[in-house]
Amino acid sequence: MKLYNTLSGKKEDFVPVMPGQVRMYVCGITVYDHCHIGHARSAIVFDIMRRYLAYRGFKVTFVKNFTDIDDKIINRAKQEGMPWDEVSGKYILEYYRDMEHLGVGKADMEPRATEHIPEIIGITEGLIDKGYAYEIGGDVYFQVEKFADYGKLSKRDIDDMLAGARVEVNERKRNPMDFALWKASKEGEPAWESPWGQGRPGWHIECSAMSLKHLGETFDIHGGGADLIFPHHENEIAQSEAYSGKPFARYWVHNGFITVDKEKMSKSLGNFFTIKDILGKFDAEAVRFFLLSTHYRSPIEFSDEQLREAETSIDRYYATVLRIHDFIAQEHTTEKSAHDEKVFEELLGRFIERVTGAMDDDFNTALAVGHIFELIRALNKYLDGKPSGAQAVALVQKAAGLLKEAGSILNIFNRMPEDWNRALMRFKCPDVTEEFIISKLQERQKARELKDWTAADTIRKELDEKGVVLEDKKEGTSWKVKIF
RNA sequence: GGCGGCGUACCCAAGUGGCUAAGGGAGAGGUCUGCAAAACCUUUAUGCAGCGGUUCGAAUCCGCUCGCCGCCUCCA
Repeated sequence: MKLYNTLSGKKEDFVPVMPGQVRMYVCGITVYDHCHIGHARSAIVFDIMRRYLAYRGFKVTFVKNFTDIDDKIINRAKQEGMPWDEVSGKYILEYYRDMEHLGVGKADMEPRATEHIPEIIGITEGLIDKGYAYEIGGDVYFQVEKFADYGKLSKRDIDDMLAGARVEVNERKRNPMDFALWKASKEGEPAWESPWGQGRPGWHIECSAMSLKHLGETFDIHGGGADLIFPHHENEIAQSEAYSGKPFARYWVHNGFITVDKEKMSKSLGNFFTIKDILGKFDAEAVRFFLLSTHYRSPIEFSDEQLREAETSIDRYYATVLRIHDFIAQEHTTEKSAHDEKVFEELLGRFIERVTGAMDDDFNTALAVGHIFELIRALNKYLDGKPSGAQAVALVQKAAGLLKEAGSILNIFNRMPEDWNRALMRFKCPDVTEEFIISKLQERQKARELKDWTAADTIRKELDEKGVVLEDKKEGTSWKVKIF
């Protein structure tokens, strides 16, 4: 497997520290507000990586944290007039709800910063002892100049950053780039007892403490959004490696941003869409498909139109699955092979290899999706050739199995076509009931038997206007939700 | 200003040295159909922002130019 490593700036062969085992840590969210689609991308991308590594036979230990104490949470608590831990608790619950709706699995461990205060204090003390950190007036800062490799992840050096001069002014720091490991708390703020008085952890130290505790000094993959590269992950490396004297994470993996009108989606620009809002308009599978149809490191432009295209693609997939079911259910009295059977069979033989090949190459989900649709077309073409008999059924069943396997890797295409159709109904034609459609269908069937085409077409048109499309086949008329 | 990335058809998007540049959407034409829909076929990039260079050979490597974006402050 190849994996792009931000640290080296290259795709590298993936070799875990312990053969057959992968330990990965992904920075989760700070729980002070609703999650937007950008958070969903990160969650979905790393969920897929984790699933795929497991599919590849690795024993995966996946840790994703919650930052449940920080300035933003404290500010939000003040604004809303509620205790800080009620804020964090509320948004943790909301996060779980969003992830469940999105179809993102839970991590093996989901630790919280406030559950690791003793570990955080321990590391901070260790860093002071080793001369990497200093205490001033109840604050403890990491001294960036003491760590020779500082900047190795984000590819910048301390002097350049100082020239940029957008760092906060803080008289107490020896160097403006120094960052807080521990912050003295003000009156009324959440606080824990420490050797430096009442205080709370800085932002970066929690991830060092939690990854060290749950995964050890050196582990395999550390992930998060690209905006965490600096300063968060840079600082994590500095404090972790200074503390343990060992390499921290081996592969640094970062997902790209979601943009709106070419601009990064962010809270400050106000151009964000919450997961909840989007799931009120689109099915979670469409959201997942949309996000996986672009490589995880590329920026991806968000729009309703893109989601609609995702729906159309998914619909094409399920329409083919339905066709498979119909074909298998048919009576196969004669043996007849379609003329392009060989080509089809050959494609089936290479299919999983091609999908895993794409995923092995830095999780190229977009290419894997492309392979799936190649198979879809080949399958439709094969069925157009009107094959029949046990051998044809076996071949189609094989194709169905392969599609299912590929879908399970990507965590898409994993339900029944009827369920997909029903899900679409909720969004596209919520006022139409299945009973209504079926009664209209029966009415139309009578008209068709009488060859009253005008009446039949009127009913078709009526249903079409309500968002339902009819398909007349030999076995009868079926219907599906129109995507618009 | 420093660092990094991107620019592939009408739109989205894969492809990072070598068969006819995946796949999806949209458009046009066709097969099928009572008519449709779905499906399939044909069609839309002799060219991958532009200009040079390296190479037997480049969308892919190097240089320059233009355009867009990100990070350098909290941010998935």
